[in-house]
Amino acid sequence: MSSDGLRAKVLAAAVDIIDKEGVGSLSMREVARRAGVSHQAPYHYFADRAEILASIAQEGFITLTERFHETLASDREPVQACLSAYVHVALEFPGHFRVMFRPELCALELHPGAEAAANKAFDALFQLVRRVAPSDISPDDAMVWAVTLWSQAHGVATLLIDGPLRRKLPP
Amino acid sequence: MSSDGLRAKVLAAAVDIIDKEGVGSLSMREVARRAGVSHQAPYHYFADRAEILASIAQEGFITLTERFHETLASDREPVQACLSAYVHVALEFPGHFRVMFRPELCALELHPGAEAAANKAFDALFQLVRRVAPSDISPDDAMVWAVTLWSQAHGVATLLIDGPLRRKLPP
DNA sequence: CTGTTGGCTTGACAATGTCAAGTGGCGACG
DNA sequence: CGTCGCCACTTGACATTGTCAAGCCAACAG
Repeated sequence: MSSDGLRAKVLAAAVDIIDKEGVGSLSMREVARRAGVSHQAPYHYFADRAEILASIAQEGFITLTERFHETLASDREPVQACLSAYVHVALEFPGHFRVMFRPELCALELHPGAEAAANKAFDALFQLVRRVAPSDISPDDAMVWAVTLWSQAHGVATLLIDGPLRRKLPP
Repeated sequence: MSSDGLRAKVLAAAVDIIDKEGVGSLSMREVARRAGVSHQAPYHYFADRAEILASIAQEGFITLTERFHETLASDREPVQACLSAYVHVALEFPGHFRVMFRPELCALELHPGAEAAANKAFDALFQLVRRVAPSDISPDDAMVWAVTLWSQAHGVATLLIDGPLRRKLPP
């Protein structure tokens, strides 16, 4: 079982820790313990804690991008669908979500893969905005719309995960 | 000498470490070593690293507030004088300055003293703006001015401390 | 069969945070 | 005057963590 490589097991263990104990309790050794390997094994795939976190963030951004693209492909009202997609990702993968937007933890600019994934997610959202907006909108204005949309989604998602809305079902 | 309490000595040691080795090398034990006391002594004054950092930030905001008030009391052109005050504080106390605006390090909201000091600093700047602006300006607009001013000062100061302007004298 | 290489293990070490107990000076109080 | 308690600080021990160095072993090439 889990004939998958060790890399995936390490990532899964890390997400598990973040979910249950919080990101503060994430150490290389703990992650190795949960993955059932020696304390040095994770270093074959990740230089340090930050690289694990960056990879988790990258996974998260990739999923988010997929959901955005599904939204684009569907015939739902795009803005509503996008907000919903964002919130669903946050609720399904809280461990990922908590890491994705904390630069001090995963330093996106130092991990090109993660940064690229983040950019793709934003591109998808931008595309979505261009589709729903009047066709003569300027790129700058579209950007503003996209950022606004993202902020709204982020606010709701954050409140749902950690804030006082936790106890209610997603709308 | 330094008949001052241990608390001050610990803070001084911490600032020294931040100046010379960077904030990453700041540990309770190292700070104790430099202060010439046992490894547990600092815990009588600070619960942890974050509390030391918060106190340093607080000191920084207090000095900044003082400088703003001096500026208010002087007859220099207020905006220029304020920018200059900000930059001077950053250059005189880089160790403090590097900590003041990094919430992930000192978590202002968890340290009421530091947060209050930060608010006072902003109030001083706000007062200064109200004086220099047309007297019929709305509070909201004054706020925008103050934030803009702060941002400008911050940008310059940051570039001077860490960026490519380091090698030039303050104007 | 032999050599090498990659993926993982093992062992040791210094540093750190943390718990628990100890020390010594000093003012309050009988 | 004594002694009692408290405060600021020390001392010692321990588990954890990151890190360096070496070792193991299956797979594979020659």
